Amino acid sequence: MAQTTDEAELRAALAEGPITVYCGFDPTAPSLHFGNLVQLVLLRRLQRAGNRVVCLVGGSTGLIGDPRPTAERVLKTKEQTAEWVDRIQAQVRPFLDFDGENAAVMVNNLDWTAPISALDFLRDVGKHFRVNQMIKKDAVAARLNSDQGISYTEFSYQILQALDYLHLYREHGVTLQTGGQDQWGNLTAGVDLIRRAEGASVHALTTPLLTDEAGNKFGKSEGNAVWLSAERTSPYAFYQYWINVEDASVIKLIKVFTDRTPDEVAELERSLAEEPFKRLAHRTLAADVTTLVHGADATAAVQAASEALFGKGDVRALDPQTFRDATAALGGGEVQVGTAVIDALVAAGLVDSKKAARRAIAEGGVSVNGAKVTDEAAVLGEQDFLFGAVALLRRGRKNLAAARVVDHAE
RNA sequence: GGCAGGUUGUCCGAGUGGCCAAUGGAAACGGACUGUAAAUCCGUCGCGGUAACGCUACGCAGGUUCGAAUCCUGCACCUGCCA
Repeated sequence: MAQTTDEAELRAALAEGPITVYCGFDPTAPSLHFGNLVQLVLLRRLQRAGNRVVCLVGGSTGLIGDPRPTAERVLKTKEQTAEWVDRIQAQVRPFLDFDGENAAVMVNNLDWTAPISALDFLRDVGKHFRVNQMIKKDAVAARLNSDQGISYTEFSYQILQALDYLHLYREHGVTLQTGGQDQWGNLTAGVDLIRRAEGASVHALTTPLLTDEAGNKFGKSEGNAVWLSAERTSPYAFYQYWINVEDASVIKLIKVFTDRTPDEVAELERSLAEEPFKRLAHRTLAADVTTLVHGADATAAVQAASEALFGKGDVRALDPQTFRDATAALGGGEVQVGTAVIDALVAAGLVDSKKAARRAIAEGGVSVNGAKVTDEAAVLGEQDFLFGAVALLRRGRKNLAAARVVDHAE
C-alpha cells in the first residue's frame, strides 16, 4: 500500500464488513503486463476476503489515453480498442471468481460514457472540475512543463476516470478504487467528484511501484515488457524472468504475488540466507506466479524444461522425450543441415544480425549443445541435431533457443 | 497568420564543411567471478564482409561544393512568444 485517502477510515470500513471495490484496466495493448498483475492479485485477495469486486476494462478511457509524463500517446482506432477490450477481459477472468454469491462483475466504461453528449458532459460533469486542480496532477504538470505540451484530449482523461467511479458508486455501490501509485491523481479525481456530486465520502488506495534495489521498475526482461499472455511472453520466458530476480527482491515479490503464509515466507528467507545456491525462494516464486498466470500444467512443463536445460548434466545425455519437451518450450527457428552456426543464431532469434552473431562467437558466448563454438565459420552438421531434430543453441549463460531441422530435401 | 527556436543512433545528448558511423552518458549484450543472484573488473554495442573495404544513417526533398550531420532552398512536424 502506498497511499490511501484516509487509512483509518478505510480500515474501519473494511473491518465493518464487505465493501465494493473496483479497479480499471485500459486496453492500451492486446495483453496485460507485469504491472497489472499487482492489481489483479490485490483484487483477488480482496474478493477472497469477502469483498465485492468490480473489474472495469476501459473501452472509453482506452480511446483517450491516460497522459504519460513523457509524451503524448498515439490514438488507437475504435475497432482496435474494442478488440483489445475483449482480449483483456478474457485475460482477467481466471484471476477472479465471476460465479457464486460473491461473483465479481465485469464492466466496460464505454457503455455509460458513449451515450453522453459533449454538451451534457461539459454541463453535468465538467462543472465539478477545477482546472486549477487538474493541472496539479503529476502527469499533467509534467507535461505542461515539458516541451511536448499536452492535448486537450489527454487533459480530459482524469474527468473520464472520475466519471467511472461516480457511475460505479451509483450503480454498484463501489466505495473503493485501487490502482498503481501513478494512478493517485486519477483516483482522487473520482473521490472528489463523488463528494461534490453525491456528498459521499469514498476511498482510494494505491500500491507502490515495485522496484529493484537499484530503483528500476520490475517487469522488464531484456528491455521487453513481461506480458501475461503466452503469445507475447512464453510461459518459459515468464518462468525464467522470475527465476532470475535478484536476491534482494525475491522475498518482497513473494509477499506481493504469492499466497505463501508468513511461516513459509520465513522459511524461504532462511533458505535464501543460508543456502542461496539452492535458489529455493526463486523457484517458489517462479512456480507460484507462473501457475497463477499460466496454470499448473504449463508450470510443470516449463519447470521440467528449465531443469533439463540448466541442470548440471550434459544435454546429450537427456532422454529423447525430456529433451524434446524442453526444447519445445524455447523459441527458435528452422534451419537445414549444413546451415552455418551464424545463420542459425539469426534464424533462432538469438541475435539481431549476422554481424552480431559473429561478434558473439568471437566473444566466446556461443555454444551448440553445450559445446563452445570458437570457429565463426562453423556449420551445423547432422550430428548436431540431437535425436535427429534439434540443435540447442546457447548465447551467453542463459539465452537458449532451438534450431529445428527442416526437411532438407528442398 | 507573424516572429523565434528545434527535429542526431534504443534513450538522453555533443557535434556547425573534410580527421564523423558520428564525443560523452544511460540502457543493453558477451566474458571473468558465482548460485540461471547482486556488486566488481574486462570487452562489445548501424548493416554486409575473415579482412581491405563497401553500403545505409544525423526529420523529408532538392541544391551549392572535389567533399555536408554541418551551408542554401522548399516541405513536414514539434515548442515558445505575438495575433
